[in-house]
Amino acid sequence: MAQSDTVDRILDAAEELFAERGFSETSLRMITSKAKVNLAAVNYHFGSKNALIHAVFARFLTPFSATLETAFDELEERCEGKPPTLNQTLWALTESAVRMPQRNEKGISIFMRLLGLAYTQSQGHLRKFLEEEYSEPFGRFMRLLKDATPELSSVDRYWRIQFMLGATAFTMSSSDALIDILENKLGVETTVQEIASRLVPFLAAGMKAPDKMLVSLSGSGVSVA
Amino acid sequence: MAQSDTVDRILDAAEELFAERGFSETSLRMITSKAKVNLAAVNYHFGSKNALIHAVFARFLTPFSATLETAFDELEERCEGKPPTLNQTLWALTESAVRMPQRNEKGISIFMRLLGLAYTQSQGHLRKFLEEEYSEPFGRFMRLLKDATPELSSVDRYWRIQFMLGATAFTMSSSDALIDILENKLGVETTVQEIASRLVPFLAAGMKAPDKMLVSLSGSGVSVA
DNA sequence: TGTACATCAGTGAACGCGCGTTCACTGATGTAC
DNA sequence: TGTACATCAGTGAACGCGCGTTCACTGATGTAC
Repeated sequence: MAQSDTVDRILDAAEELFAERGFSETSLRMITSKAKVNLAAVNYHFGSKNALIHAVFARFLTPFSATLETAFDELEERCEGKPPTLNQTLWALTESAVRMPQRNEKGISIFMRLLGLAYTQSQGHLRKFLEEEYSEPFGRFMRLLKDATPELSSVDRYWRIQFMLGATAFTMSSSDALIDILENKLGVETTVQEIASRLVPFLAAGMKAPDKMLVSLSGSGVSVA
Repeated sequence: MAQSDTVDRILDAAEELFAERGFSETSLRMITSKAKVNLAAVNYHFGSKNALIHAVFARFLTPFSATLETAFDELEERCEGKPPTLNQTLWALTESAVRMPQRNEKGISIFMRLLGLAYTQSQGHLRKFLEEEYSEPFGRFMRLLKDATPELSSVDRYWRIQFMLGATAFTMSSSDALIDILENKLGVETTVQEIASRLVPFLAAGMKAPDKMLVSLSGSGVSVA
């Protein structure tokens, strides 16, 4: 085999296994045997298991954040100074994700699963790594969201962004399973792109929802302000 | 110490540690040393670590599902044959959760964290256990949702329910961290009840959103049907 | 052109560690006769 | 009332296992003189 495809073989195997089983449930022995590579090769090339996790993320997040910056540039240019709408902003993100060049047909859903897991499994080191490396596109997305929802208070916006992240990360992190269930139950086939096209209007409607309710917990009734 | 508070001490310690760190990141040694109990006591009383996880969930889910059934009964009675609205259904669930008698002041957020983790960490055995034990209140909730959103197709409803679950489970599973961040960033204090009062309108608006978009991925523009 | 050395990818085997689980045992309490 | 036995909560120590990591080593390739 050529000079050093070992590194890529490790990354490919790790990516797939992490997406399938999560980080701490995937051992180096599983990865190296799937990659047909010596156990010690991971520590030789990456230094540690955590560094391998970072490398897996970097391999797709770095090109993705470049794509995203371009998409945001184009969007802002098209808007000629006016702030892009919420829908436009969410679509720019979604399209960038869906259009990323894929290594294989499973590419998108692996990508989504990993993003979901990054938020969903605690993994302090990973969260820190992602914040340090990719704070710029993330911050820009947040700024766009803010400009697109000037009617919201900071606190409302904060919580609603968390709700959006949650719906997205959770759905994407189990998209494969959810697609299978839907096919068994209703006999409907679905693509990740289609999930995205359903998710965006849901999120946009949630962000634009009327104010939080004043709720009385004292009676059994519900009072809405 | 009295006849057998060992069992409760183990459950208390396990509940708190699971909520803090997740299931596979919490070892029996952590649990038994926090509970000040012999290591072998867990296997003596519960049989295995997985059975302990089930017991932790059963201890709060069993009374919760009873509370929930009552809340749904009352709601349906109040509606006199008409199907309860989406808002009423979501509030019945939320109020039941928030009102559950708590062992201590951390009770609600531990409860929420655990519910979030149950959905969020794969843990096949746990999902199976929950489905077997609590399919009835869950199924009833799903039926109420269906009756409250007759305008949605089955497929739309399926996905939107997943989005709701995601937003809820994700937010609740890291509610403590999110509350801390908000306090540091904006100096605002928040309770779990308040998060719920913001979440419900977000979810309701998302469920009632206009149809999914027809999106063109071929151009850079976005077309809405 | 030939030799000595350095660099580097990769390897096989072992290391120490923490894990869930098991087992033989203790000591207190309850029960039968 | 006294004795023998059964039951049960709890214990201390060890078990085997899989984990991430380390280490001494090999063999191929590049570089200096």
